[in-house]
Amino acid sequence: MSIAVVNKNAKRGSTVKPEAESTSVPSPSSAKVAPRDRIVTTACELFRQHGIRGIGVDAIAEAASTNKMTLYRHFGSKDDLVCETLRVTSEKSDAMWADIETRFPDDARAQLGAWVTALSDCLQRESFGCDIANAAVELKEANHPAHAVIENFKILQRGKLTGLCRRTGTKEPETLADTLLLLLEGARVSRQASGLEGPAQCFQRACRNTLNAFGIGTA
Amino acid sequence: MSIAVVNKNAKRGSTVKPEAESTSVPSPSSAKVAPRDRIVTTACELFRQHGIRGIGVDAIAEAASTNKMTLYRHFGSKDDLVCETLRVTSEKSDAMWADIETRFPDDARAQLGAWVTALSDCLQRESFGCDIANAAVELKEANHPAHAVIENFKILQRGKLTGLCRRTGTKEPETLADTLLLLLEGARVSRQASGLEGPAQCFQRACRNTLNAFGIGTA
DNA sequence: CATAGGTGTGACCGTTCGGTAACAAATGGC
DNA sequence: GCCATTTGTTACCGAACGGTCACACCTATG
Repeated sequence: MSIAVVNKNAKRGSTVKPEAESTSVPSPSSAKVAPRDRIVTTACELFRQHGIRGIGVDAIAEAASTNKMTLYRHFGSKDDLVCETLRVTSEKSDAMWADIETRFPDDARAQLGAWVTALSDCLQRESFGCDIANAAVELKEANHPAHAVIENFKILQRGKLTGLCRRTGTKEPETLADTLLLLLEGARVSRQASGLEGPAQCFQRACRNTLNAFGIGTA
Repeated sequence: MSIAVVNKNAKRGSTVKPEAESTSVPSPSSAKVAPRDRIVTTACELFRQHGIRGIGVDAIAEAASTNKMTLYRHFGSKDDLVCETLRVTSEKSDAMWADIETRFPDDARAQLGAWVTALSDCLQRESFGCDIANAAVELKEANHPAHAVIENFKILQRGKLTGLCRRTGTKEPETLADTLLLLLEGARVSRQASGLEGPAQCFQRACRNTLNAFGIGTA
């Protein structure tokens, strides 16, 4: 398939510098971070960049300045590692929710506005879509262990957003929440297929319009 | 990766029946369809079901009741075959546009309503998202030949929808078109991650609401 | 009937992949 | 210093993959 293969197996040139020779991805800054954490962080990054099927465990281990054996001692299989990265990603989403909550306590409208802003900013910065939705697209095998993680995250995300919409006092909070979710997922996948100049560029405006239509003027 | 491997190499039992032994996917009904067409049709189906990276050329050839050599005589590489399937898929989209045009000639509002209905129906039936957007998610390698096909399709689709919106006489037709595209892409990816009961279920309602907000009452 | 072009067959190549075995080196708590 | 746990290293396995070769077949056309 194509030329681009990321998995450079056995790059061990020379027996001199055993130092981790600056493997592109600088995620865990090689400081005193446990190998397990380095692996998870690096895997998150590489799965995003190359897709889950597009990167091998060898390459992940090497980029994490460790080796395959250590990886397999922490995660019984690549699938396990995939699940763990999805869990970590979903925890990051939890952190964003918590941050919004603390910034605008007891102000559902402001929180909803902040949610749109935060996701819009995220869309500008990162060229890759929702890792979890991407995983769902990529992993078609039914009974893949990741599906449980994906489903769980999506249900929680939907519940949180629906609750937030309900707290704004709008009628049909479920419809509002689902509409916003469709816009978000659409923007993320569209950004991958068409870039920032594509339909994704109107994500924020579309959200504001939707909020207005539901009687929620942005703060 | 997991257990599920679709590529059953060498299933050639016995030297008796050289007949095409009913290979699950019934796409090209084994009638007098040229091998090339059978391959494309089957590849479309299998890429959708298993993902582009999730199915091998061996399995495609076998499911198309032919063999790998014939496949490679028509398509120089798997990447070529991928591009061809994306082209065929985009032609199917063209056919839908033409159908809508003939059903509601010179009635942009009705055409837009029919577009929403058609895509909504499509969403109910097919459990897989937009093949082209899925390909964009799956094929991260820059300079993959499929990216040209994807980009071309997305630009054309956006142009057509924007034109249609403009013909309805609404103000900000670009924003309306992009919003609808985000809802569509979002619904398709959400359907894969969360099923029909997820946010995708409100796709049609969200589109109607959006059309109303832009002053386009549905016919 | 002969010939040519598309097709089928099966073996094969080189590579990558996920995963394991065996053993050496470091690390840290007692 | 001792010992147990954690890492690193290297080689290896079996399978699947994309892709090719040589050769037999079959069918339509002249």
